[in-house]
Amino acid sequence: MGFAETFKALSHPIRREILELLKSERLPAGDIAGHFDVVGATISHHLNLLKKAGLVVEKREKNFIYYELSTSVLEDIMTWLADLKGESGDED
Amino acid sequence: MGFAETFKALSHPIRREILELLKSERLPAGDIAGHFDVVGATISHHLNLLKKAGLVVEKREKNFIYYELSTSVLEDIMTWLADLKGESGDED
DNA sequence: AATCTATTTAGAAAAATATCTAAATGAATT
DNA sequence: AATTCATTTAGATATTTTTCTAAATAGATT
Repeated sequence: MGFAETFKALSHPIRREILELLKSERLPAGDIAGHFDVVGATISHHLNLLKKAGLVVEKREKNFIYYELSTSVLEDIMTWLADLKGESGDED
Repeated sequence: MGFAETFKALSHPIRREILELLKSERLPAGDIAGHFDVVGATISHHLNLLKKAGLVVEKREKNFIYYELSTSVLEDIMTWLADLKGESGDED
């Protein structure tokens, strides 16, 4: 995966909003799509990018594909960010 | 500025590397450019995006333009990320 | 004031991304 | 087994991004 993919995934407003939707509960693709004013195929594409970035995982159940937030990658980038911040300039 | 700009800025490897260079010390554009295998104008463009994202600030001194890391935006996105992570699923 | 040095700006070309419509997949139901 | 439902895949177009070369700016030095 790698940071480029992750940050790129996080750079799109729809994708960030998808992650926020998934913060409290997993949702099927259709429900996610329902929140946005773009066609389902577009959301599918965004979900795919989030999946490739490791930010969501999908679980197929009966006729639905549920998406849920995956937080391990978030921790990785938070570590990177903390390190960047931590060692800059003087500490107070 | 906004998260889209920030995450987009962080999504490019050269830009992340620039930030890492600036972690310990401010540097003039030329020094930064010297670290990469692309033409100076390209680095100038990357620096401009970092500046627009609020991730660096420039200080003009004599003939040089020094760039230095600016961490407040990093804190903003870390807060956003922590919130996303924090409220997902069950806590342990 | 002419030149040099550091850097940016402008403009162009190539590559990547976002979105759409239409068609395809695949599981569930009739 | 045909149909429906949820979703993805394919292909096309428009927009954005990355990079380059060449020219412009602006401060420092001669």
